[in-house]
Amino acid sequence: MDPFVTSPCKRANATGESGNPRKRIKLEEEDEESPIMAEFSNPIPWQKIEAEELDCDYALLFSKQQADELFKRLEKEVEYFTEEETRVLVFGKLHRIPRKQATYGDSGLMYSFSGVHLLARPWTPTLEYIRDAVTDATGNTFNFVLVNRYKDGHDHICEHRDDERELDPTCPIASVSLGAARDFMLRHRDSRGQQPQRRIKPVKLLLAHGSLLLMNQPTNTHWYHSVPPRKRVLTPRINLTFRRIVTENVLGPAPARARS
DNA sequence: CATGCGTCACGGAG
DNA sequence: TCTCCGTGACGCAT
Repeated sequence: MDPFVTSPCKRANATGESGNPRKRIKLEEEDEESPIMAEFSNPIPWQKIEAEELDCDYALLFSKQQADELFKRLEKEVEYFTEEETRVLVFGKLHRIPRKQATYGDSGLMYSFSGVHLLARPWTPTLEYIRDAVTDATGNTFNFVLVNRYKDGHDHICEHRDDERELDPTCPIASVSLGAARDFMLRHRDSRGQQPQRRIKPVKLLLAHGSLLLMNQPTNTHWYHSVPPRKRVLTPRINLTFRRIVTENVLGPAPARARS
């Protein structure tokens, strides 16, 4: 059933380079005899991306073969919202979003987009697998994922920040890319508009098949990001953004909300 | 209850 | 083909 016999962390890294020392696998309750330390023997080579108030980590999490298989499975498994469910109002006009979206997560979590609240579906096996791979690689746990599918280079997402109101500020947003490589643009909020208050160069990244991008604090507070149209891209990309939604509720598991 | 803030995608210009 | 800019009704926080 599970073709991934070794951890994705180990499989994606044949070089044996040392990784980011900040990224540590959390040792949870483990058998004394468990060979968990094997997981540390081949850490991911992280690439640090830094600018003013920007702090990201980028790495190839999955091998090409693994990423191909995961993409194929997600294409079968993921159930996207309908066009009607994700329609947004922009400057007085209703628009279809130029991509498809789905949300999965722990029971009861909600996704809000332009005022519409939609319940996250329960995790699928493939999404759980990828979620756990990201946890192994980063030491962070996640209770929610937003899936964006860009069918080709015409599909895109406009500049925005992820809504932080219900995100755990101690947990980075983890973005896994599968399928076509797409440019990812970051712009500082003070460098936007007609009369920018500051001159800060935009940061452009190419998000590869099987890659993982971590957006650490305070990046998302100060920087907008987008996946702009790329007319020459002819094949689909699936992006998974894993988050930790704060569910602190003394009275029990009432619905919490995720926003994007 | 009132007020203010931030948002989302398209289409046209250069 | 890419990038920048102008376009506002609405949800939500205070």
